[in-house]
Amino acid sequence: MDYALLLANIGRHIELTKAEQAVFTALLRPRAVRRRQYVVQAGEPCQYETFVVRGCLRAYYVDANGFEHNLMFAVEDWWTGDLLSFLTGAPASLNVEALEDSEVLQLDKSALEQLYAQVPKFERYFRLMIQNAFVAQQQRIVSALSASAEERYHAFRRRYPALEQRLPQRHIASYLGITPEFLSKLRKQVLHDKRKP
Amino acid sequence: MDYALLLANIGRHIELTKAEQAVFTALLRPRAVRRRQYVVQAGEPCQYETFVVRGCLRAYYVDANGFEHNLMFAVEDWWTGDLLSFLTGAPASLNVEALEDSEVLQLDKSALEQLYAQVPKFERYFRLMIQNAFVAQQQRIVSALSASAEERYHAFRRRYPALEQRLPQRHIASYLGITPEFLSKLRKQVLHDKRKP
DNA sequence: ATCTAGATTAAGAAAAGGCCTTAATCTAGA
DNA sequence: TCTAGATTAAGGCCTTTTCTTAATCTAGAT
Repeated sequence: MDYALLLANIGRHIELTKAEQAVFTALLRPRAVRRRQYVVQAGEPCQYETFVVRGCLRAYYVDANGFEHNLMFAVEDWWTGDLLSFLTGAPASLNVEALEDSEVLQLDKSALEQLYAQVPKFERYFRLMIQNAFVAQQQRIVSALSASAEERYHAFRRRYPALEQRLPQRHIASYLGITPEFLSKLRKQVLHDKRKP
Repeated sequence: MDYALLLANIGRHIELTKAEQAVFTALLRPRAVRRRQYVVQAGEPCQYETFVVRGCLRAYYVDANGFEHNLMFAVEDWWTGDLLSFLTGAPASLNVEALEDSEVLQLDKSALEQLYAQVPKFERYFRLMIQNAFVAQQQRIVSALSASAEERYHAFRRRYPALEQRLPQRHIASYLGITPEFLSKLRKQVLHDKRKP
């Protein structure tokens, strides 16, 4: 399994010696996840934070009427999971499902505790992750309340470059909070606007 | 200043002795806030977590086009502030403004550190607060993306009972992500539906 | 008490977005 | 290879929401 991607990601936030890197990678659990397989299931505690080395997953919420709503995607170089459930041990409210055959690195809670004890610098790294998640949520609320579907569509393309080609568009529509049909219309009209501006 | 409301709130989550209550209340800073006054300003670090004893405040975000979007209200028995800025010291992205003359209790960061040192039980209390904020955000995303304006309006009334009478309706509309005019229509039609169901 | 600017209601036209259906492709499994 | 089930594109029609304008209605300032 290849740890380079994750180590590079971490290197953007904290500096690690070779020895510290070794401590960290020894605690990770590599795992191959097949398409349609779940790494988090609503109702069960989320035991791992999951880093995507290859592939793509989605985190979604099932509302009271049984409809699914994609909250976030995770492609290469992203973490995913149900953060709240992981931190508290409470049952997860999200499902996280692989959309493609994927390779991930998982870190469970006791491994994380050990990591904090041996390399306290990681406290900073994971604190930044949590804060980023919090801010991203706040921005998404504002966007959902105030931006049009077309604006949200462009924001999605900025946030997840190249993901549009990889996903069935119903998943994108679910993320945007619109119907697949309307997304199809949006795309056509965006293409049209670009041809004759 | 009356600490009973806050102590009762805390009592619902952790048990405190009289002595611990005294340590806590000694660290709080009572403050009278006039209508239109700000307790958090975007751009400045948020120095305090603010508990509302009497009155009402709103936390809002100003988008790139200069439009305001109310993210949450705080009435009696609620905490408010820009949590992320408070925790990190980064400039606040939210404004928190009093909508009525209010009485609040503020806790600054060094007071919170002292509190944790002297009464570690408070770690649990504030952790629960942060988790609740996180979950509330997640639910609000789903609601904003999938629920109709009328459903969001009913959710608002459940979340903030009696607040509807106290606020100018443009603030409620901003919270719901709709125009004041449309909120007016919604209200009329809800009344109508109740008369002849 | 009077003015005036902002806040609220109202009503109709316009736009955004949803829902349903059809048809053409595109999988994935038998 | 075949077939059933997904997926996408497209069009028409309907509901929801916004926009605009105008009429009332405050509440603070003079």
